[in-house]
Amino acid sequence: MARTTKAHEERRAEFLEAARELFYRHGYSDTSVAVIIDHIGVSKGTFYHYFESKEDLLDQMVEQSTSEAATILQSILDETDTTALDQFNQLFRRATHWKAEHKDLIMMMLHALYRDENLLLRHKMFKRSVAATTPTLAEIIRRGMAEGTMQTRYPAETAEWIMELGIILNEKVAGIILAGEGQPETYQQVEHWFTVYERKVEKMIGAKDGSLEIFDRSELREFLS
Amino acid sequence: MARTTKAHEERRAEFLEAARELFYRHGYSDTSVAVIIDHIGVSKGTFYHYFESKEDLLDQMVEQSTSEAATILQSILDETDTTALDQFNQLFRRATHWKAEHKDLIMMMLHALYRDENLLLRHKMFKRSVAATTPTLAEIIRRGMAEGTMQTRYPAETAEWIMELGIILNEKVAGIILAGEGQPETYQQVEHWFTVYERKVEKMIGAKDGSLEIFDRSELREFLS
DNA sequence: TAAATTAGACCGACGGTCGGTCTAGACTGA
DNA sequence: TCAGTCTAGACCGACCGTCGGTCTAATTTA
Repeated sequence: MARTTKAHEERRAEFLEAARELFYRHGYSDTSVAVIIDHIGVSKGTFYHYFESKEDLLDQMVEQSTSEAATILQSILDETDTTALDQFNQLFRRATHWKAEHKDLIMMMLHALYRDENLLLRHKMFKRSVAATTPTLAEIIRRGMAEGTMQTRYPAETAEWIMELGIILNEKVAGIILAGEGQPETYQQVEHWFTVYERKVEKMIGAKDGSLEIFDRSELREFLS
Repeated sequence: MARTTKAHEERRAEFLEAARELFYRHGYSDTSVAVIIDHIGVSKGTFYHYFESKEDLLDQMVEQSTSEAATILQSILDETDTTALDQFNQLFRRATHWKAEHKDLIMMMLHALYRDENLLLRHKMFKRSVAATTPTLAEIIRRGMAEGTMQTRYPAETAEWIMELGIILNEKVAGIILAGEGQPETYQQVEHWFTVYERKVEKMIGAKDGSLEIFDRSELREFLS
């Protein structure tokens, strides 16, 4: 095999990119180390020179992905200067907006990730993103309390629960979409669960009924068409 | 190997029992098919005569375990004839009580299950037990609404989320216990999260503040000593 | 030339397959 | 009634391909 030598970081990035591509497309356990090294034309030895194990690669990939997302999220908050309630809405709407913009990627991930073989990948991604997002969300809730629009004794814990519930919502919605792809009633079901989530979150942060509108219905409808 | 033949159900039960024993003790992925068949003194061929795959065995074991638990839970409700609020409390307290009674088993499972290698086992158990418990819980909530002590627009969905949050609480608590085994502050942390859960659930089912007392503190304290 | 990097043969463990054996009990006919 | 026959299906274990991971030697770099 022709030898190509690259700077350490460059090669590492190559592995990370390949991992993202292949894990997202075919799943973690269905992507063997052999496939990964073939994909970038490199040997086993090289792989284990850069990573301790296959799971180590997964961990680093997850770390990269989530920290990128967290940075984007934070920057959204930095540039918007409104009420806490508004920021709360923004946070979720932007996430949905991003998903709508990357529909193809999202649909691909949906098919690949929501199978038992990819539990580990999903679990790691979700745990990391909850951990990355919670402090930001908690801060917003505290501001909301100061502004008098929110009310809870446990802002930090509430933030965490909200994110965890959001992940469960995601799994729920993924299940619905995968089960009845293209069917007309899919939108109704999805919208229903989103609504329930909205109302529950309101209760959890002690906000007024109807003060949250986390999801853009029209965007959702378009996504599911 | 000496050949011993048994009736189908008997042999199947043997496999299921071995699976429970070994999966709980050493975890799913750390228990090879070879270990299972050695444990009951039978050949590979026999295993695959009874089960399609290793995962099939897991599924059947989970099914058995959770359906047993669901039956017990239902019988608790049948024999108690009180208010919905009371039954709601009972449901959780009995579960905690059972855990306290089987402390050794629980601690063993805690160590074995709450590692990434056992995600699949945990995931399957939890999904099944949420599915099995949700209808019962939803019924209680509806009764509570009729009695005027609870208030929500989505009883079924609320029931489901309460269970899901309960599982997340479990994971949280498991993490705390495993991290600081025997340390004095462990109880404080655990009790804190239980309390937060209680208050959140109250909000979710629209019950009066303080009307729920899902966990027996003294039992909890004893468990953690 | 020492250190970093890479190639790829090699390893043991794993889940799973397959051709065939063995046995309990149902069925036969005298 | 009972020895002989037959059959379903319980059971065996050698074998297979794949996998994650290791190791040594070769090559490149500084």
